[in-house]
Amino acid sequence: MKHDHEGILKRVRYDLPTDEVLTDLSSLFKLFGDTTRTKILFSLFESEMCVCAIAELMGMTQSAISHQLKVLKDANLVGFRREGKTVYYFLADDHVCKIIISGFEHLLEERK
Amino acid sequence: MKHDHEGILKRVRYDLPTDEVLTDLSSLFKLFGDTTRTKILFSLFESEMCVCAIAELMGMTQSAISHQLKVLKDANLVGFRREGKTVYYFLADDHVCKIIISGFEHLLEERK
DNA sequence: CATTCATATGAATATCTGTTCATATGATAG
DNA sequence: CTATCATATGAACAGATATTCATATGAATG
Repeated sequence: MKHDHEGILKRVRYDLPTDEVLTDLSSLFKLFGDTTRTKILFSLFESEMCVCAIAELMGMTQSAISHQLKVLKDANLVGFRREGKTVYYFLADDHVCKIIISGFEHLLEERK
Repeated sequence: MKHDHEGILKRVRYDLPTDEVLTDLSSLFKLFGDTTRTKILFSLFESEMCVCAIAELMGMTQSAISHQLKVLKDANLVGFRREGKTVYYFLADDHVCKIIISGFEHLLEERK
């Protein structure tokens, strides 16, 4: 690191969010960084669903889905309501949609 | 999976993107799902930078940064230009910004 | 052309992550 | 209260991922 770039560093450091914010941000994106979770979120985009419906839709174990729903729930990306034995999950708010859509638009752009 | 939900499944299946698209989408988000990469992208948001400046900024090895830049480069999130011995990296397009910002807005909302 | 600087890359390692399996919880029906 | 259905959860395992270390490449300089 012999050549100088203190000027730039100073400016960038000034504008850079805190490590805490950056960590939170990447933790958020990490949630979308798994096909199973993305697919779950996309499904809920359309309609609330019970755990076993999601499992059937995705051709996966109820357990696997349940684990992932826990992850999404802990991050407040989904909510749920109980109806008898069945638990229905739904998208918590439409920021989720916006984030996914912003990624989607990038993909579409890439493919032009 | 004893109770019925074929109606919902049919509808959701119809609207769900293909597995290929879902995989691409989560691969994209996975790129933002790491603090080091998010921080790099944020830095470049402000200004193009050479590898060793980024390394210094982040208090990390040149090698570690270089590996991550390769990941971002392979995904076309960053571009680079060479100037003598130095290589400058910059954001490839502003979809990157939009994606990060959409995540950012979610965080801000969460903290209200 | 030998040396130095800036960056890239391959292999190894340690950590993290997602799924599976077995089992637990919690609700309803009989 | 027992059986069954729907879901949750803990432990274990396999695969993915990020960093480190050593080394390679490639450009400029004398």
